[in-house]
Amino acid sequence: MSSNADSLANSVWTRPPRSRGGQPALSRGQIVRAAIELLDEKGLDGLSMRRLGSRLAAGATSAYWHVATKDELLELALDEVMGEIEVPEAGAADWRTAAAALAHGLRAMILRHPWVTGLFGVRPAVGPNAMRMSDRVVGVLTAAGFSGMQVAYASSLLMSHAIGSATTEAAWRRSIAPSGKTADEVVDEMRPYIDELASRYPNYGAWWRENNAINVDAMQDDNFAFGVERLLDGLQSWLDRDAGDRHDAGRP
Amino acid sequence: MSSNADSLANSVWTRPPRSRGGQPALSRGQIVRAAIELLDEKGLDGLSMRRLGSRLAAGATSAYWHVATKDELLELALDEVMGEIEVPEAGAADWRTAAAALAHGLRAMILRHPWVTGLFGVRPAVGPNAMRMSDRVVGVLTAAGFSGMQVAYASSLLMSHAIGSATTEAAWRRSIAPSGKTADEVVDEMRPYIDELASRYPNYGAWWRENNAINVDAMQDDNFAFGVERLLDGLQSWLDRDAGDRHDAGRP
DNA sequence: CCGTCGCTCGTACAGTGTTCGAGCAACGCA
DNA sequence: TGCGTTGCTCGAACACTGTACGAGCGACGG
Repeated sequence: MSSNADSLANSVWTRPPRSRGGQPALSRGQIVRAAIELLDEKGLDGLSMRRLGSRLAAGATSAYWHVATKDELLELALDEVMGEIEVPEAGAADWRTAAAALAHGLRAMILRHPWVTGLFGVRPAVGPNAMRMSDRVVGVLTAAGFSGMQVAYASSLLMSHAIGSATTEAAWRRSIAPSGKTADEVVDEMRPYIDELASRYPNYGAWWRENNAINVDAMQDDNFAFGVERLLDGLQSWLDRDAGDRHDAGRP
Repeated sequence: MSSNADSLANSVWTRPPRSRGGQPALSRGQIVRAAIELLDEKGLDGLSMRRLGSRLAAGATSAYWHVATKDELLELALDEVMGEIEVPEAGAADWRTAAAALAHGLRAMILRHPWVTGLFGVRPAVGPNAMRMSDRVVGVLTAAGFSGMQVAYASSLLMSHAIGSATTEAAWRRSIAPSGKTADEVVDEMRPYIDELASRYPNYGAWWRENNAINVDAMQDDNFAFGVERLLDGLQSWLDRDAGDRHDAGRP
């Protein structure tokens, strides 16, 4: 819930972790780490406060002293994994490779922790690690020559692509995971069904008849890389084209 | 649960006239529609099977005869709202405006039904309406000159941007919704907190000092539109550049 | 020695998704 | 006409969820 009016100003991030004197058998960091383990193993639905308690060899509700609510715990977990993403500092590499590194890093993190896809749409990611990442990106893009709102727009474009793409990918992986088969095996088994679909959707059908020999896993990587390159091309050409009159741009 | 996806396409979407046996006070379409209403009003957590039952003036578990599980109901709801997106047919407009229409339509749908952001990452959207949309996009992009895997990559790029962008946007809106204030009011109230943040993150801080007079709502629209244009520029230049040797492309 | 503080945890409550089976209305067939 | 079958609804029950509350415990300052 936490529906405080000043939602951002008094969220988890402004409140220091509680722990002082006694013998804190539990700490906030420890709880968050255990929660991430559970989430990685069993997904978003697999995390319950009771389960978390027993994994920590603690009572079912002990975590509630360190963390106000389960949502808040998820927010902390999200920011924690956000910290795994590395973005080069502004001057360390040319901006295209730095931006590409951000996109690929963000995607890789999401695929490592697929449960974050269920969190991105709920509360904005504004924890310290997310902020650190934003800061780096702003630095890189400013150094590249973007200015004003275009800095924000370009950074949002990069992250949106990574989030959207990896979300779709995660959904696909999750749907084949319980079968225990590889992606290619699953596609092979689905061929009759896909053929039937292709017969009902003309454009898709025509495409499928010429492109049904695919290596699914390699395709996912290529797909993402292709998107990143096109997107960087688009940003690059914007940079080249309007090098002079960028002041009132943004509303074409 | 592999859920036979032809279920919706068949007879359930038939109108009130009659289905078969007794007096079916409930139908699948009716259930899905009521679920969407509830989801729009109260969000993903606001939908419970009991609440759905009572909104339909039916028993708490009556829906379970028409729908195997709550997840399946959500899948149906997702595909239903997917049907709201319009994509022009292949020849109806030049490909850039058609592609832009898809992206904007998808974003608008997500902002109208923000709960879908919690669904995209869970199961792939492969219902009939999603397929119809994919089919249109494939048609548009093929006519534009893309071929082979690039058709799939380009379409995925468009949709990823819309999904990622709207997901982030939906999160932001949700975080300010309970306060009842406008986005700009919230930003104004958050200014001290943001200033404090800006002092701790150098690049972001420098940017913020020059760009703190923003109209948040207009910015969201511009942000998305900017991304779509950059992305289409990138695709366009790929189209122009490799007009001849596109056969083995995709792995640069 | 006592009080207080930091912290844990058992219990309880309202709510969840889903299963099961009893029950009812209408139909096809005898 | 009667009967069995089928399509559908729904109340009760089960195992589980997030969270509030308060009793209790160990360590510390006075």
